[in-house]
Amino acid sequence: MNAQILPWDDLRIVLAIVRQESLAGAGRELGISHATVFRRLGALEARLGVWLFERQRTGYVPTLAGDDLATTAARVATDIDAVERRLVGQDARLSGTLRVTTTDTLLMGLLSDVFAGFQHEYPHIVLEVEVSNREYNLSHRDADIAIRPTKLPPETLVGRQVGQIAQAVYVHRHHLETSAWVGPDSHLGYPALERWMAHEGVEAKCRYRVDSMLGMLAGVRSGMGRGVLPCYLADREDSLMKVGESLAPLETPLWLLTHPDLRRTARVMAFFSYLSEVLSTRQACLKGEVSASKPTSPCDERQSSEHDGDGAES
Amino acid sequence: MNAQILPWDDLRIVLAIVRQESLAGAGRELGISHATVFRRLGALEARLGVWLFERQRTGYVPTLAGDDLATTAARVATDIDAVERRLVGQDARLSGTLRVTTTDTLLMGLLSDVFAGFQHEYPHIVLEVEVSNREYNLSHRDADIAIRPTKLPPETLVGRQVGQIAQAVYVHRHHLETSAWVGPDSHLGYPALERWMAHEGVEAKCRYRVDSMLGMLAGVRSGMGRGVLPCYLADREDSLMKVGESLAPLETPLWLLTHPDLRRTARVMAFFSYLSEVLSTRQACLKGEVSASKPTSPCDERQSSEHDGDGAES
DNA sequence: AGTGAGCTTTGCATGAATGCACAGATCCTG
DNA sequence: CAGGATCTGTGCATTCATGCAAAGCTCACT
Repeated sequence: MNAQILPWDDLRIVLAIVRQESLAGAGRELGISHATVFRRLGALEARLGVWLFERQRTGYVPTLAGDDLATTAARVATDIDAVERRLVGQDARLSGTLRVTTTDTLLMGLLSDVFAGFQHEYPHIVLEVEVSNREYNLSHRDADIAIRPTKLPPETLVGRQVGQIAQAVYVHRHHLETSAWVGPDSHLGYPALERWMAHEGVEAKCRYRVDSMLGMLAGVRSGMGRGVLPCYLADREDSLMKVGESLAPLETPLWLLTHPDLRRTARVMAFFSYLSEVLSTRQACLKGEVSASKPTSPCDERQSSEHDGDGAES
Repeated sequence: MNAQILPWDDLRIVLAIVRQESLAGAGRELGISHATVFRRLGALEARLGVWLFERQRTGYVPTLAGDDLATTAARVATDIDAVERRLVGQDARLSGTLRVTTTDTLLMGLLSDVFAGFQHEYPHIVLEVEVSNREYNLSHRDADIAIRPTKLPPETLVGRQVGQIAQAVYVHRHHLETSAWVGPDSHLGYPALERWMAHEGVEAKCRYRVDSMLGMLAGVRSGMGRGVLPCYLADREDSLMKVGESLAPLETPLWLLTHPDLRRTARVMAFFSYLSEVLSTRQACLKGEVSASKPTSPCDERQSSEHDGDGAES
């Protein structure tokens, strides 16, 4: 283009460096080589004749000029993310990329074959699955759809509840008598489980702490003690036995969520329909009412409710 | 970058097509090949799965989606132009590009050798001169500095008055008796001259009309009649003779103007200083008080005044 | 009706941008 | 103190975006 001093894409480079505080981190965020970030920043600073970052031992620290540029870039990013969502929301094709975020346990215990089925049904849609337990608002289109257990879906998102996740205490079949427990560490970030274990008075018997639910499964499978696990995950394991009934206090709704601007995107709608249909046949599995290895009984009446972000049915 | 659906630079492409209504026009505005514009738009529409333009015989017409995107792009352009100006305003180097806009007559009759002198003084600064009589606000950095005759500099710009441009009636030496006139046509857009000619009662004697002041000069030089010309332009022509004194009603201040964000840019400051100094030695030339071919007398006391956009001396 | 100007679209060659691999430096952990 | 992880910076090969040139179409003017 015109001997352009400030290519608009360079603003994304600067913003990413400010956010990540390093060239390497910015490269990861943008999906480009850190070498490219290095060169693009250097070329930009040369054209502007202004330093945007101080190079310190601890990383790249923005100057006042760098902050000024990053502030504009952040505002621009918000505007462009919004128009991109509106445009993608008009995409009527059943092709292209669909980014889905979910938890590691849901993926391993429930969704992997559902996704495979979706892929088979819609071969021209590319599913990109990001396993993450991080906060999500879907505004930056880092994901298009979130599948999450939550009692309070974010007000900014819309979607459907597609089931209730039951949890129960499980123990290894060869260690039925153990009184030891596997529990969550502080990193897991599961206050409801912590409260339940305190209420049951089993905190003191906790001999093994983990920072993920997959770690919890692995611990119980290894006979390290008994532990609370989602039924859809644990019932698949022949080596584990459920102790007692599902724990009502820990039952959590499972939500399928997207950004309001994307709800009319053809591939988002297709995904929602497919997942709702398939998951309606998995209600027993989610509720822990039947072994996952056994054929599921016919599904109940429609189970899902919808969430419009404002509480009103749409 | 990340398999990016909407590269930020693509917004500039879309905005330019909306503004110019053609790929060729957009390419010219952006300084890139129309083929590139064609490919970039096509690739963007393919990624979005949405038509941004209808291809009509009369050109590219934006769809609602295209308008939506262009609206965001215009807002983004405003933000990025502003931050670019602030950053360029901090550039302390006496190098890089400096874009200057001025009129054809000023360039031909006064400024060409002044610019050459500046270039010699500051060899690392690249002057890009755009000859234009168009409206200018310098917000988009299509020019950094404007040199213009005007009684009312735009409120949004800052600068200095560097002289008074005198105008007078000139006639070819071999046609001193002619009563015919060369005058402005409606395209020239010079209402003050039209009013003056009407007031003098010479409209009816107008036998040749032109749409530029260079055309006016050419006409008088060809003996087509007498005409009003800037003294700095006409006094250089040995073949022309001034008839009477300068015309006070048509005297116009000459301004050197820039955008407030750029006033501290080193090369802008250098340009202002250089031009002010050189033009102060050309006051007689501007006022039509001495032949341009004769050595100029020592300049008067400081003549220029400054304009801060808000009327206050800074 | 013919011609010229301007626009859109496409194939091919070129050069610039990018990624890869590597070297060197720094910091943190065992 | 040593080793591993991470980051910055650079040289080289590769990839891809771009410009150029050309073909074809449309419109306006003579």
